[in-house]
Amino acid sequence: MQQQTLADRITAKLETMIVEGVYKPGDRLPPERKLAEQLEVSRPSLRTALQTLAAKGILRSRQGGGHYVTDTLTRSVADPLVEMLSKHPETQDDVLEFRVLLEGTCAFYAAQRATEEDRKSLQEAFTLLEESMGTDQESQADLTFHLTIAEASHNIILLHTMRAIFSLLKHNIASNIGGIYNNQETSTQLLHQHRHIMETILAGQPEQARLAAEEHMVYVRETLSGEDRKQIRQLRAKRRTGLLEAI
Amino acid sequence: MQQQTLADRITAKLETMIVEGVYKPGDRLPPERKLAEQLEVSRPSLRTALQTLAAKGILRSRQGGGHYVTDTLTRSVADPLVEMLSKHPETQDDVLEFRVLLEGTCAFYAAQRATEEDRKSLQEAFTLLEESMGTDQESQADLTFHLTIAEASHNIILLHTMRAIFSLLKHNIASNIGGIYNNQETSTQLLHQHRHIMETILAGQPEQARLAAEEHMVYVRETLSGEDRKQIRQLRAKRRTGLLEAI
DNA sequence: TTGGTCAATTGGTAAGACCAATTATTTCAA
DNA sequence: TTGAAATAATTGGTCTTACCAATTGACCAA
Repeated sequence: MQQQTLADRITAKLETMIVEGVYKPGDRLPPERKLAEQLEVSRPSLRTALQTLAAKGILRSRQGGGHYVTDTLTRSVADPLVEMLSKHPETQDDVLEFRVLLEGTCAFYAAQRATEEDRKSLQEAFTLLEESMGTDQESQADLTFHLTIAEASHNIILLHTMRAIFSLLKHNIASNIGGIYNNQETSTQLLHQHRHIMETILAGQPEQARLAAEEHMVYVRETLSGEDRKQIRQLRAKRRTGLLEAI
Repeated sequence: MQQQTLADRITAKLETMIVEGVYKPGDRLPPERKLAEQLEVSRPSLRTALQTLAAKGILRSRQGGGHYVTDTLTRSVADPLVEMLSKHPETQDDVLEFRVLLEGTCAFYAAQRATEEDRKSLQEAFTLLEESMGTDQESQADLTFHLTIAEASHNIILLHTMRAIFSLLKHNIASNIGGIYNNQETSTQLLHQHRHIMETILAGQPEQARLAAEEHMVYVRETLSGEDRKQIRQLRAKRRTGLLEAI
């Protein structure tokens, strides 16, 4: 059995931090000299670990510019989904249905497990959401809010699945959430729902949080598909009138 | 366009030599000091290249023992998330926890939506499970049973996610399910639970099906692990605060 | 011939210095 | 006041030198 080197141990530690969401896709790692100091290792040993992660595509490194976490791990889950949804656009409602389940569970565990740090992050994310109302940042702030809840659930698989789903949304493969913010009444309603989810999580009420998140997602799902139903109804009414005239 | 570093160039050169057969699978590379001399580079720069190739699995390195060419070039590349998760066994409970959620929901929708064809497939899968008791096919029949339920849910995202989870299981991420079949009492209990899940689905009782599937997964989870999961979660929450521990 | 010990070899770690590229800050001109 | 250019600071990349840790090979005794 091969002995584990220091560099292997550093690599494992950095991987853990990335998998657990301490560093997210797009995040920049601390400078090498600082990180080596924090981990109490020499810079060359740290560099070995960083180079290993770069070779695997998990980090991207630029001379003088820093080391960045890539979205390689998220893509490994998301890419097959993207491909499948591209071929089968009729499954978009399956995504929303899945999200009802996923968001409810994230909120449940977040209410149980959120640390002080998580609660702070959640409040900040909500504040950002409030401040983004009416701007083109609103949908992004929405995603951030939901991802913050997933992080607070402290279940890695949930977190990565959520990231993969949001990757779909960013590709506009699944119904674009951004569209529903064009209506001010809807936007305000969504904000109330987000607040309610946050409050139930902060109050440590898992079942309430689950319910709040599920109701929110059901509302989103219905809002996104609601316009279609209206049109169909109007078409039907017109056809009925036409029949009466013919008689 | 990022400038190519010296280490990148050395990596490319070594890869070329391997691809062209200068060094074949099983061959040992010259010692680092000698190879650095031949390539007219410093040893640390060469080491960067060697570590990159080791990270890709093209080389295998042993302290004091040399660098050896593997036969990786002839193999397919593993999913990066699966590979990383398999190195971090502390994530296995997250997978099991996620499975409680997933299996419960699959069973719920299967009970609502199963076609005559689905019901037939489910019964066949259960029969196969019964017939596999005591054989080495038992765990495979278990997976097949659960995938059949996912198919009957008629949500393609759920199905795809279930397949991804079983891909993790195949890598022994979540403590090989096969292991729990070694105990006859457990095996019999699992069969009763599987039967109960099937019956609730066939009877079209979504909430009962959800409960049955969740209880089954909770049983599996508890059988596979003890009280370790509490500790691990607390450790993880601590890490999230950004505090870095020494390696 | 086999097993143990020691020396040599080779990969791993570290400190320190310097180079190359990027980022941030300051200065200057319009 | 604003924008562009120049300069300084920061940060990743390369190198030399030294030393540690693990493996391999040579040698000797039983």
